[in-house]
Amino acid sequence: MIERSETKVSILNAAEMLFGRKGFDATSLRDITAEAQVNLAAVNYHFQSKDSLIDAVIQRRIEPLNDRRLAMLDEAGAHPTIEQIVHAFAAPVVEADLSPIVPLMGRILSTPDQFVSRVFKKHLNIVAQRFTEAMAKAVPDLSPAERMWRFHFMAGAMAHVLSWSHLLGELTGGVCDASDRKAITSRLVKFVAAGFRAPEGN
Amino acid sequence: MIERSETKVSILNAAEMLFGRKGFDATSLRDITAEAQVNLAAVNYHFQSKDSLIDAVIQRRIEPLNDRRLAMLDEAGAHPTIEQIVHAFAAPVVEADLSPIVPLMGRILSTPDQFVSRVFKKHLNIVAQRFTEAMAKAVPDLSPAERMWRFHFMAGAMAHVLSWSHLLGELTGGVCDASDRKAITSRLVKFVAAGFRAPEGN
DNA sequence: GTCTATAGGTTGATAGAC
DNA sequence: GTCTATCAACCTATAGAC
Repeated sequence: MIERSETKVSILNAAEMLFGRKGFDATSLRDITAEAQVNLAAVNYHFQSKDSLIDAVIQRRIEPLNDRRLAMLDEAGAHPTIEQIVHAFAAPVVEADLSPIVPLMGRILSTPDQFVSRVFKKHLNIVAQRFTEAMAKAVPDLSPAERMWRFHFMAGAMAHVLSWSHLLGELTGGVCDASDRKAITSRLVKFVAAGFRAPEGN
Repeated sequence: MIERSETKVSILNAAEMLFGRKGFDATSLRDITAEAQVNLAAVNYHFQSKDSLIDAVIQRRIEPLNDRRLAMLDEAGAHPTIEQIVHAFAAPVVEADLSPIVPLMGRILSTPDQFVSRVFKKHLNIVAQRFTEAMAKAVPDLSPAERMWRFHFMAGAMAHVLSWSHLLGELTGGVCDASDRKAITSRLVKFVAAGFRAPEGN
């Protein structure tokens, strides 16, 4: 059933780390096999191609992640506040136990072109729909278009701190401490929720 | 026969378009010379390397952009509101006349690792400092760390809509119209300003 | 399943004719 | 300044020995 070889997992681990750190295009299969300490041909044996490997790397993480998001949204009840909604969306990523997935997810969110078809339409449609519905109840005064835009503002703010998390400390002279994940979620939730509560105006 | 600057400008134009659309790693010099309808060797003649070309592409756009940002910040007076500050930061990019720079800037902001040294420390330090100072006056109740985090939330929200602008229409079934740039700025400013005004709390 | 070896293609960069 | 031709290095992917 779940017969996963040691080699296969090593490749996935090395790949997600390097993809997150250097990007998908800039990471070669040789980089991955060197990091994983396996043979080059093992990649094409276990996965068929680099493209399929990318899919496998993403899929391994994004499914439990989205399950967790939906579970947290359910736990918030039938009428969650906007704070609870944003928290359910962000916390599973920002506070993820497995640190390599943080830069990986930031990378995916930041380079939509290659992944919008293979990732978003496949794994994120249900999530987006459920969260959009919840937001429609939590901030009913906003027009659907405005809610959609703000949803993307939220996703962007989150993606940015994911992508930059390992640089923010150095870049801000130690002012931003990216190690306390729960604190980041808390700051993000406050900021985004206030943004969602802003009157739409014209 | 053609003036000697025409080739160079053609290369820069083609490069910024392709870099923005496909990313820096995924764009080859052959892609660029084909698009610019110039010879392959012209790239290495006018610019020394692909790396230097990337620098030139970025530098050509980022300097007038940052000048415009600082000018708008000055125009807002000695004590600008947070709305004015956010507008001065975002409008010059989001409403840029030259459309190729929109995805280009989104790409730069989304892939910090390769550019944090060559771009941010070189061109963005002064901008970040001036805007941080203005924010300290506009929202003085926030701790410096909180202001810094919210600055990055703002940058992320902006970068995201820049990167996704050409996809948002299709992805949202036409709900999000990315063609009206001023409307995007307006939405972004309202959202971010409300986020900045949120009490810090603990 | 794991390896070596290599095919077959693309890349960035250069040399040298004109 | 512009071109053709080419290099060495790298890439993904595969074939075949063990």
